[in-house]
Amino acid sequence: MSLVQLEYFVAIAEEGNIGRAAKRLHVSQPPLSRQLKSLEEELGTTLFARTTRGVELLPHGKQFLHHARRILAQVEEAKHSLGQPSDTDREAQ
Amino acid sequence: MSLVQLEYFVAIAEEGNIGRAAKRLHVSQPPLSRQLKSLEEELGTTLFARTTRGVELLPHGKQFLHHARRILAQVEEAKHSLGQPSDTDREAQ
DNA sequence: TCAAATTACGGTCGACGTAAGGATC
DNA sequence: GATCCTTACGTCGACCGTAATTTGA
Repeated sequence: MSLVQLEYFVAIAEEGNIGRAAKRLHVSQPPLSRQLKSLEEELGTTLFARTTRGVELLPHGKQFLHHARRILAQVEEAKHSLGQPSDTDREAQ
Repeated sequence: MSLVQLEYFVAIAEEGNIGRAAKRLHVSQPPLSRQLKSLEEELGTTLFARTTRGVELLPHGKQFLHHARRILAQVEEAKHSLGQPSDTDREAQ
C-alpha cells in the first residue's frame, strides 16, 4: 500500500468515476485503474462496483474510505507540524 | 513522502543507527541513508544529528516520530479492518 | 585506523502515457 | 455507437545493492 494509492482511491470515491478522478489528479485513466486494482488485490477485497457510468463504493470501500482519509489527513498534519512554512509561504519569499 | 520512508525513519529512530536499522529491515544501509535524506529535504528540516556512533533524534525528529508512528499504526488498522469487519463501518446505508 | 554515514554507479523493477481492447447501455 | 474501465506495450524515472569515498574519534 502506498500513499499515492490512497490518494487515488479517495479521488475515485469522491468522483465516482475514474476518468474524472484522473482529470482532477492530472494523470491519465490507466494509472488510476491499475493502482486501484493493485490496492484491491493487496487488501484482498473489492472496493468498488464497476458500472457503465463509472464506479460505486461497496461496503468495504466505504469502510476503507474513512481510514484512507484519516491517514492522508495525518500525513498533511505531520508535514505541517514541524512549523515549517507551507508551499505558498515559501513561494512568497 | 511515502510509507516506506516513514517505516525507515521509525526504524532508524528506534535503532539510533542506520546500519542496525538496515539489518532489521533487511535492506542495505544506502537506501536508508538516501530515503532519510530525501524525507528531510521534503520536510525542509533535519530530523537526526549525525554522530560517529550513529544518529540521534533532534527535536523535529522526535516530534515527527509521533506522527510517523500514528500513521503507520493506522495503515495497519486500515489493512486489518477489512478482514475482520469492525463496528466502525456501521453508517447510513 | 575503525566505524559509521554518504555518494557513485550500474542494473532492475515499477509507473506512466498512448494505443488498443472489452463491456454495457 | 458512446462511454466507461481495462489491458498491451514501450519508455523513463526511481530504487536497490555493491563499491568507493568521506568524516570523525
